Amino acid sequence: MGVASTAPGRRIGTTTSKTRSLLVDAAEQLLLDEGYAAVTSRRVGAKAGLKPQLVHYYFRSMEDLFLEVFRRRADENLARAEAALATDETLRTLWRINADLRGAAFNIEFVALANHHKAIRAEVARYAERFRAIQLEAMARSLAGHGIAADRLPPVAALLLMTGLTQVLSLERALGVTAGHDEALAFVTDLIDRLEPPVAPT
Amino acid sequence: MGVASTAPGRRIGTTTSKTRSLLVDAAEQLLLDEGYAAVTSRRVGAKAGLKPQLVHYYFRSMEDLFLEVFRRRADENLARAEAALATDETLRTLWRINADLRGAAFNIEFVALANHHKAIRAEVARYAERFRAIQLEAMARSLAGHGIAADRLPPVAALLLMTGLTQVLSLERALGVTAGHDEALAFVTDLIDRLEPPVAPT
DNA sequence: GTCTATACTTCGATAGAC
DNA sequence: GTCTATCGAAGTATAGAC
Repeated sequence: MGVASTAPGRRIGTTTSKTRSLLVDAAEQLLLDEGYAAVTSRRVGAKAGLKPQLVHYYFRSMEDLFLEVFRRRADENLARAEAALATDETLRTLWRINADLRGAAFNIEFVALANHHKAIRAEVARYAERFRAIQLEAMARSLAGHGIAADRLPPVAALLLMTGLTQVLSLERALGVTAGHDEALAFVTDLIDRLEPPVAPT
Repeated sequence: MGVASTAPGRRIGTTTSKTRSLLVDAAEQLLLDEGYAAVTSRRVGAKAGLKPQLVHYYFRSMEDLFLEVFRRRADENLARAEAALATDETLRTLWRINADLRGAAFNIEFVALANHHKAIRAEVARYAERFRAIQLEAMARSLAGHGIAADRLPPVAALLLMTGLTQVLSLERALGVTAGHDEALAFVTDLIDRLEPPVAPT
């Protein structure tokens, strides 16, 4: 899509450049360590060991850089989820996908960013929808397989509960608040173990 | 940043000043409308119709301003939750407290901020713990009243599921993603209606 | 007690040098 | 195709005028 740039006067570096990747790496690192406000052209340049102006050579704007950082990670997450569910479409796998979700902090930053930037909001929304769709199919089939009718527990409700729980847990963990987490985790894993008995008994 | 400094040489305005409240109002508005990055002394001053330097007269740092904005809203939320549960300690009230939670966007911003600022993280954590504690007691009593044993559904697990769900829903709503929301909401309200039949039948 | 004039830093972005 | 010199705007914060 579109680097097409109906755009006017400025020259932009190739997307295959090694330097460009370094900048995206540095931006991602900064975002995770210090939040999106720390992702400035100067600091990204410094972290990458490069001149800050290079950020503006490879990206038309800071927003473009954010989008690149987001897409890279998002594509990774989607691919990982798809791969996991392709071989094993179970509740346990779904739970693992949600619980292991790398960088919940990452998501928080982008949701916060999405409030401000229209283009980022659109991208995050698109990702959220795709991620949901991938999981929803698996959830529906899993529940049906366990004889749980959709009118008793709608698959999308189960999925939203699962997603919500894992997000709250990781969000609180980042704050240093973990009271009750073990109990909540045990509740879910017990539930899954009952529906899908583990192969190796403890 | 870390201007820690129990500080020396600068004069700070009184906390009862009308001007001060105007600045906090403006900051809160900006935070909700455009995200925390938009909360700068210049923009806060402009929104309040005042000189930007006044922000630094009434607050030792921008972090102090953020803390003030957060506390004001947090205290309001805690008081509202306490009041609601004092008169009516039911699942339905708990659900309402979570679902109605004003400004989920607000929470997002502060959680994102908490990643960066230690003082803010501490304050947000303290708030999260108090909010949880207030609800947990009510949840435990409600479940017990409905004959649901704590070893079958630990109250804290129920609460985390509830909180997680409402947070994910409002977060997604902010993104413009609402697929499945109605089903999830219906699932929970039906569940509550079954345990606590509504007084006025539809 | 309240506010302003001012200092200095860092920001995103571009035009032009290699 | 790649990078740098440089600009004007915006950031936080302080010292000092009312």
